[in-house]
Amino acid sequence: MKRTTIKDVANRLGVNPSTVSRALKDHPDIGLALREEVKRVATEMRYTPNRMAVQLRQRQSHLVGLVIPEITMFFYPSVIRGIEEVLEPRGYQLVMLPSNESPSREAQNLKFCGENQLAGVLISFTRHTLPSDGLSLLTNLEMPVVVFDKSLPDLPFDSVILEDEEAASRATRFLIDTGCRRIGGLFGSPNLLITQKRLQGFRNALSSANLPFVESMIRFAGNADEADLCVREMMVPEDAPDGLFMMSDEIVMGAYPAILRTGVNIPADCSVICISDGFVPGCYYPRISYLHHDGAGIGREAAHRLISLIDSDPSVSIPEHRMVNAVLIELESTNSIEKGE
Amino acid sequence: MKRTTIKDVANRLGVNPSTVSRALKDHPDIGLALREEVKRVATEMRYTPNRMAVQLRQRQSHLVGLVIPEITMFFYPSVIRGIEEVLEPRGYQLVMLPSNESPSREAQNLKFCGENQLAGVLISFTRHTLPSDGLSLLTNLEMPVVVFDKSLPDLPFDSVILEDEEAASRATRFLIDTGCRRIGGLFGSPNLLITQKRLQGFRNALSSANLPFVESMIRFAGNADEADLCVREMMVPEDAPDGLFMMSDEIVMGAYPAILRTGVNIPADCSVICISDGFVPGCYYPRISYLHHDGAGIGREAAHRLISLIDSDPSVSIPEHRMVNAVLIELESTNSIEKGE
DNA sequence: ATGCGTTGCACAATCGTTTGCGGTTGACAA
DNA sequence: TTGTCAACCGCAAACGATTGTGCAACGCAT
Repeated sequence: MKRTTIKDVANRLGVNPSTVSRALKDHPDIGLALREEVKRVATEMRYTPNRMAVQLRQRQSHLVGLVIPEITMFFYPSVIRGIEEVLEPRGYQLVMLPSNESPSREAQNLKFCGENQLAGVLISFTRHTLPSDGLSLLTNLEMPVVVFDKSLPDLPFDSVILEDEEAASRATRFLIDTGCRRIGGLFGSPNLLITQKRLQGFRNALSSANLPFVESMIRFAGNADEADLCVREMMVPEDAPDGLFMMSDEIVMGAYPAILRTGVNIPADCSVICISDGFVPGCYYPRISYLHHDGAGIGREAAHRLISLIDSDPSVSIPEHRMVNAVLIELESTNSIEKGE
Repeated sequence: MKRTTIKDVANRLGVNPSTVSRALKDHPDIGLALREEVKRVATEMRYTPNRMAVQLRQRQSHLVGLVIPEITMFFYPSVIRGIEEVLEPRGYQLVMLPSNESPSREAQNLKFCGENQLAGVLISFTRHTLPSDGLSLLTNLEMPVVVFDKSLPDLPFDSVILEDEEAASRATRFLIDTGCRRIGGLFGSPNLLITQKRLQGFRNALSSANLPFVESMIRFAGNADEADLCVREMMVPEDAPDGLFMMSDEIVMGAYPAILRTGVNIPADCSVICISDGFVPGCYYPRISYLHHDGAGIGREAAHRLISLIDSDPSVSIPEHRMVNAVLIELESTNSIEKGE
C-alpha cells in the first residue's frame, strides 16, 4: 500500500521522473501534449508529491512556528484565527509552540524552529523573559521572525503591537469624561512591557486631567483569581473608586464578578472600562465599554509581515514596528454621564 | 552561513558519515573512544540533524495534525494544553488545522495530513459534517487518528469524548434536587452529536423525576448572541423557568447576562447549572455550579491514545471509545435548596 | 601457522524530488 | 547537403540523513 511516487508515474508513461516533475509544474520545456498526458495520469494514479522530499530539496519547510507564552482562552485564539487567515491560502501551516510562561521552554521552542529550518517564527514573549535574553535568542535564530503583542523593549526585529499607551490613555480619559474622579486601575503582570505601557497611558490621562495618581488605587493581578482579590482590597467603603480601568479580558473576568459581590453597583457607584478583544465585555451585565484590542487584526498583520520577510532578501530588510490602533467601543451601560453632576 | 551537516562532521574527523550517524546514537558498532570524540566534535561544530532529511529517510514526520471546527476561546485552548502536555515530551509537534466550521475545509485539512504523512491526526468534527462523509474521510486517511469531543455516530475509529448524556442528566437532576420544577434547557447546535446526547440526558432526568418535557422550554443556540435571544424568549413573566440547564460555556456567556437583564434573580427566581471547562462559571456572580467538561483531560487522553496508535501495528488495533466522566462542581450560590418548599 | 569469530569502521544504496546540463530530433535556411 | 537553432526530453547529481552489507584487522583457540 505504498504511496505512488513520481517514479511510478514516470514508469507508467515511460518517461523520466524529471519530465513528470516539469510537466506538473508547466515547465515550457515539456511539450503541451505530454504535459496534459502527465497530469491526467498523475491524477489518475492519485499522485501527490512527497512534501518531505520537496522540502529537503528546496530547503524550506512551509511551516511557521507560533511561540506564545501560554495557550489561554484570551486573545491568542483570535490571534491564531487572524494568522491562519493569511497563512493558509499561501500554503503555510502553523506549528504550536507554547512556552508555558517558562523562558527556558521558550528558548527550546526557538531552538526547535532554528534546527528544523521553519520558514519563519511568530513570537510573543513570556512575562519572565529578560530583554537581553530575548534579544540574543532572536539574534541567534537567523531566520524571519516577527514579534507580536508581548514584545520587549528596543528589539531590532519586526513587531506588531497594540498602541498600548494610547489605548489605556483613551480608556481612562473616557472614565474621566463621564464624571469619574477617583479612578482605579487593574493591571496584569508588572514585568510585561504592555503592562508598563498601559500603566503609563493610565497615568498620562490622569495627569492631563489634573487628577492625582494614587498608588493605592492601582493593583497588579497575574490572573483572574488575583484580580478578584485586588477588587476586594480596593472596594473598601470609604476609599472605593468611582471608576475602574481594567487592562485585559482576564482581569475583567476576575474583577467584574468580584465588584458585584462587594455590593458595588455598576455603573451607579462605579463606572468600568477595559481593553478587550471584544467578546467578554458583552458577556456581562451591565455590559462593559472597551478599547478594542483586535487579536485577529494583530495576527493578520504579523503574518503578513512574516510572509514578506520570508519572500524578501533577509539581508536588506530593516525592522518595521507596526502599531495597531485601538478603537473605543461604547456599550453605554457601564458608564453614566450624569455621575458627579 | 550554511548549517553544518553530518558530512562536515565526518570530514573533520576523517571518518564516514555513517560512522558519525551511528556514533551519535550510541550504536555498539562504533568504538567507545571514537563515539565520544564524534559527540565532542559534533557539539563543537553545533551540528544538529536536518529534520527534513531524517523524516524523508524514515518516512515519518513527528508532526500531529489538529483538525478542529474552529479555534474558539472555549474548550479548545484547554484541549491543546492537554495535548501538548503529552506530545511535547515525546518530540511531537502540533500543527493547527482549523476548519472554520466548513466541511470542505475539513476535508482539505485531512487531505493535507494524508499527503504529508503526518504521524497522526486528532480531529473534532464541524457541526455540518455528515456522518457518512466523516466516515469516508477518515477511512481514506489510512493513518492513526483519534476523534475527540465532537464525534460522529458509529465511527469505527478511536475516540475520546465526554459522557455527555450522563453529564447532562446529572446536571438536570441537580436542578430537580434543589427544588426546580419548571426546568428549561439551552443547547448548542442541534446537528452536533454532543447536543443530541446532552438533550437526551436532560430528558432522561426529567422523566425519571416524572416531570414533563415541554418543547417550549428548550432552545438551541449556535453561539452566544443566539443564546441571548433565546433567554429573552424564554423569560416571559408567566412561563419563565425556575431552573435552567446550559450545555456549554459559550451558551453561558450569552445567556447569563441576558437572564440578569430580564430582571430575573439568580438563584431566587431561577437556578442555573451548566456543563463547563471550569473557568467561566467562576467568572459570574452569582457563580454557577457545573459539570466539569475537562478539556485538558480529554486532550491528554486523546494524545495518549494517538501515541499508542502510532507506536503500534496499525493492522491489529481495534478502535477504543473512551468516555471521560464529568464531575459535579458545586458553587452553591446559583442554587437554593429552599426553593419550592 | 591456520581457522574462526569479533570488533570497528567504510561503502553505497536509499528515501522522493528538483534542476543543471547535455543530447537527440526535426525544421528550415543557406 | 550541411549547418543552425529550437523544441523536447533524459541523465545524473544533488538535498542530508539512515542502514544493510562488506571487509580489514585483531584476538584467540587449535
